[in-house]
Amino acid sequence: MKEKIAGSEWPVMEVLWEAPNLLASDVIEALGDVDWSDKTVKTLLNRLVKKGLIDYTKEGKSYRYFPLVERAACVKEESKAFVEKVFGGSGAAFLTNMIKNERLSHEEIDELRKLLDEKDGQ
Amino acid sequence: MKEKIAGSEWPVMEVLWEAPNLLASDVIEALGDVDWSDKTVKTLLNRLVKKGLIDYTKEGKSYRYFPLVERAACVKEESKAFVEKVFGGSGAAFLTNMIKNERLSHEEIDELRKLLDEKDGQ
DNA sequence: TTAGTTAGATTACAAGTGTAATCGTTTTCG
DNA sequence: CGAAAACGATTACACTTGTAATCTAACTAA
Repeated sequence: MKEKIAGSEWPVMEVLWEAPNLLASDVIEALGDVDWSDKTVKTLLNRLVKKGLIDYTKEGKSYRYFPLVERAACVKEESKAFVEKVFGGSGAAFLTNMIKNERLSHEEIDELRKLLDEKDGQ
Repeated sequence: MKEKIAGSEWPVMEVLWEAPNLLASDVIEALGDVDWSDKTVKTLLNRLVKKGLIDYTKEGKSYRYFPLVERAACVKEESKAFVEKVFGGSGAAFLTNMIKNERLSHEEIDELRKLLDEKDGQ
């Protein structure tokens, strides 16, 4: 079982999922809006490597980082843990709650309905 | 803004939401399946009091604990933080993903469809 | 060649968490 | 009465996380 992605590690993973094989400096740049010290980003990269969630290839004196785990899988795991914690594992209960609380546009609602239809057909 | 409910504190909150005004011993009993030391449960109760998430009334030498925050509100907050972290804040993206991944029964799907219809009507 | 820059490695450090154990006091059972 | 039980209060303690700073080796520009 892979280790968990910590809160502040998520944005870093997102960057690498979006564009694998970045130098630390690229990652730092891509995270410009997050307003962290470059040191912080490097710490996070290190931790992710230690956790076995990303790895790198050497390029001269620097590294190119890439993810070792798929976003979809991580999202799934996180979602599961979350639903487990807050809804006792009932995905349906969770969906119900979300739908009730979320602000959704007509289009979004339509999309979701379609998804449900497809699912029902299976 | 209230403080965050930590992972191991959730089950305790659940118990108190389910049945407010329990003695520590009741909470411990209700958490039988979790297999924690009674000391652990007491620690969690203390922390929740300190966080202002629960309070108690004295009864002889013991306390009766009750929640100060509503489950619905906490669930909402947690959900929001979660969607923020994993889906960049897009509730729709999250719902899409969940529906795709969850195993849902016909009935559940039907329920959700109804919910969407209602929502659309608003 | 030497000082500044740059990359990664190592170290820092407090707050939060998971998971209890110990202490002190009161109550109760024998 | 005296020991055990039951409560809450206090203390423990390692691990994770957020958020860097410092160290060291290499490279680069003057």
